[in-house]
Amino acid sequence: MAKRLKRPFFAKPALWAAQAMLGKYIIRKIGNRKKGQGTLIGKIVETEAYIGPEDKASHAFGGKKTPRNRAEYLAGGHIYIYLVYGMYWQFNISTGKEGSPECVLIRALEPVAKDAYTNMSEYQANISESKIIRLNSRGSKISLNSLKLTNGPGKLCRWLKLNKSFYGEDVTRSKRIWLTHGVKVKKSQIASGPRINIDYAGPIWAKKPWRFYIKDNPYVSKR
DNA sequence: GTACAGATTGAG
DNA sequence: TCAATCTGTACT
Repeated sequence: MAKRLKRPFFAKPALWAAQAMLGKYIIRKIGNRKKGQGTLIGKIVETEAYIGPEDKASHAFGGKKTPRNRAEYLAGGHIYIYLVYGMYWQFNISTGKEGSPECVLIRALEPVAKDAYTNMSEYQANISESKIIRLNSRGSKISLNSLKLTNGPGKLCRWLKLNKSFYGEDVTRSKRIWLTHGVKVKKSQIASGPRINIDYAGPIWAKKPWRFYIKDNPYVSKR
C-alpha cells in the first residue's frame, strides 16, 4: 500500500511544501458506487505557495483571521477550501505549524490511471490500495487524452468532487482524501513563475515566483 | 442592511 | 474581451 504523507511533511514551510508536493498523488475515495465511482487519483503537477501574514496575496495578510480563512491557521495538512467567483472551489492544504497561516494551492493534476503505467508492479507499488480509476466528469468515462479536466484549480475540484464539506479536513487522517508519495520529481524538472491572478497584491508580491510546476507536463494550467 | 470583488473558466 | 454567479467581508 502506498504510504500516506504524514504531519511532518505538511509542517514544513509553504515554499518547501509547494515544490515537494509536485509528483505526489492525491487519493480521493468516493463512497457512492452506484455511478461507478471508486477512487480518483491525481498527480500534483502545479502548485502555488502563500506564505502568510507578510504575503500581500495571502488571505491571511496582516494576520487577518476570519471564519472564511481560519483553516489556514490549522496545523499543516488541513484543507482550506473556498469559493471564488461564485462558482469555483479552490483547494488548498495548510502547511507549517499550527497558528502559522501558510498554505499551498493545488492548481493542476495529472489523472493517474492504470494505463499510464508501463508495468503492473509499478502500478501496484503506487496505488495498490485503489481499485477502479475512472477518469470522469459527471459520471462518464473520458479518455486519457483529455487534458482539460484537471488543468486548473477550479476544474480539479470539480473532478475530485470537492466542496465546502471538506473545509478543515485533515488529510493525514481523512478516509476520503489523502496524499501519497507518488513519483519522484527531480529538481531540474521543476519550473517556477509568478502566481496567477493576484494582481491585487501589487507588483512586488505578484511577481514572486511562487507558482511551481512540472516542466513540459501537459496538464499544467495554460498561461 | 447593502455593496463589492474575487488564488476561474469557457464562450464569443 | 467578458459574463456567469455567490458569499464572506467591510462599511453605512
